[in-house]
Amino acid sequence: MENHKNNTQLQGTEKLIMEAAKKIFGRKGLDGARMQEIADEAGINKALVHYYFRSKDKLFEAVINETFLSFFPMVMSLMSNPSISLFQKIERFVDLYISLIQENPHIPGFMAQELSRGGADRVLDMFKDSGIKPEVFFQQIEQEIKTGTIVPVSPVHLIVNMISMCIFPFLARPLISGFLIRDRIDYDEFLEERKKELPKFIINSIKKK
Amino acid sequence: MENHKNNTQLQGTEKLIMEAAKKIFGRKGLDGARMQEIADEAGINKALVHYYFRSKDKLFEAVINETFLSFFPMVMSLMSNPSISLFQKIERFVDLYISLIQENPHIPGFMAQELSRGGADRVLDMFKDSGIKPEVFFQQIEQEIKTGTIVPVSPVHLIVNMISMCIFPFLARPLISGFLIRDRIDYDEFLEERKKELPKFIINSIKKK
DNA sequence: ATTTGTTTTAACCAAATGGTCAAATATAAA
DNA sequence: TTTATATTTGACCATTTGGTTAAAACAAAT
Repeated sequence: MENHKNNTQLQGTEKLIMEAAKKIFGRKGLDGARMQEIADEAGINKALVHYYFRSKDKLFEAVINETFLSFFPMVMSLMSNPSISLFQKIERFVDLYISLIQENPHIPGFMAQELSRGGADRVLDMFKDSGIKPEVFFQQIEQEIKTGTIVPVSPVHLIVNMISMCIFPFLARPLISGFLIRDRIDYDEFLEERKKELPKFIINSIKKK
Repeated sequence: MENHKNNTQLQGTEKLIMEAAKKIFGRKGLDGARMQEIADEAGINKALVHYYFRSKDKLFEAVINETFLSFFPMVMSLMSNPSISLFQKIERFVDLYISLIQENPHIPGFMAQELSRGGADRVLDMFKDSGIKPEVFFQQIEQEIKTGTIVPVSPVHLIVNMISMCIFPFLARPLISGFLIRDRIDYDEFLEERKKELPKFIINSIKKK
């Protein structure tokens, strides 16, 4: 029997299954995905998937854990680091977020599937367990407002704005591509542009001049 | 036999099925939804669903059509109306978008499900068929940049930003609620706040001072 | 080489599910 | 009241699918 608790360093067959599952679940969701399809993608027998992960639900849960654990810690440790200035934080946040998703293309689809079901409780739990405190970021904003560096903004709306503008373009990728044809630029180019445009857009909005 | 092409004014049983389907599909997606569940939600026999809509896929497609047809025309006729000023347009866009989704809560989940599959082609087709031209909005932006009213911004990024910040909060609703607890405000309050905050945030960012 | 335990596979199963159909019921026309 | 037509239903079917299992293949230790 293997150690099924150590999700961070999977090897061999187990790793194959995880990667295949990320791809298929991200593309088709929990219900749309077929165990057979995941097995095929991993190049192994279907029974092996059950051998390692017991059930479809367990596998899905494992994928959720790996996905969000590869995600939140980095982003959130940045946000709750009090020694980084607000503007720097915004710049790094956008870059980190977009880069992270570029490297893990399954995340947006996966996130959407997971959120549009009831599954956000699980994500919220992971938040709490991670010991991360968005308060640091919120307080930093309130501080800058008092100092007069930025105009008054609701911290919650600001963070929601930032996350929205980072994630949603990945979800709406095919739609946006339709728009982009006009400008004859491809999607990756669009994302690189975005890494520069977005921080400017955000900072421009809150910076007092 | 009824007229199955007139999707805009359904009545009786057919309407019941449509409303039930919107709810269930929006909540669980095409694959997650069960025909039986839709029938139950509508309070009718399962065979009736097939009687009116033939197959699950056809029903899903019908829901897509109704959903997006209730959506794009209004938003897009606003955006491509050249007699409304850019700033007014932004204000009305945000208000219209959020209100529309508030009244049709199934839209975000439904949209996410549809986008995270391949189904964006269909949406793009509806775009083209609707005879709507986002060019008007784009040109308006470029015009205001020349005039010097706003700072130089990429029109595509701007519209993507606007749509992102309107839609994503609905998708991430359960997550955001987690944040909001801190401020002791509920979600509807948050949305009303947002209708005021968002236009300010956007205009603030592009307005030249 | 034999034993012991682990990994992998093919064949199989029970349950769920989309879809069909013939019969029943309501509706309207003659 | 008939007759014809549209609507609704319960029973049924074929297929798909998650999951099981017994046996084969493999690896490691004695």
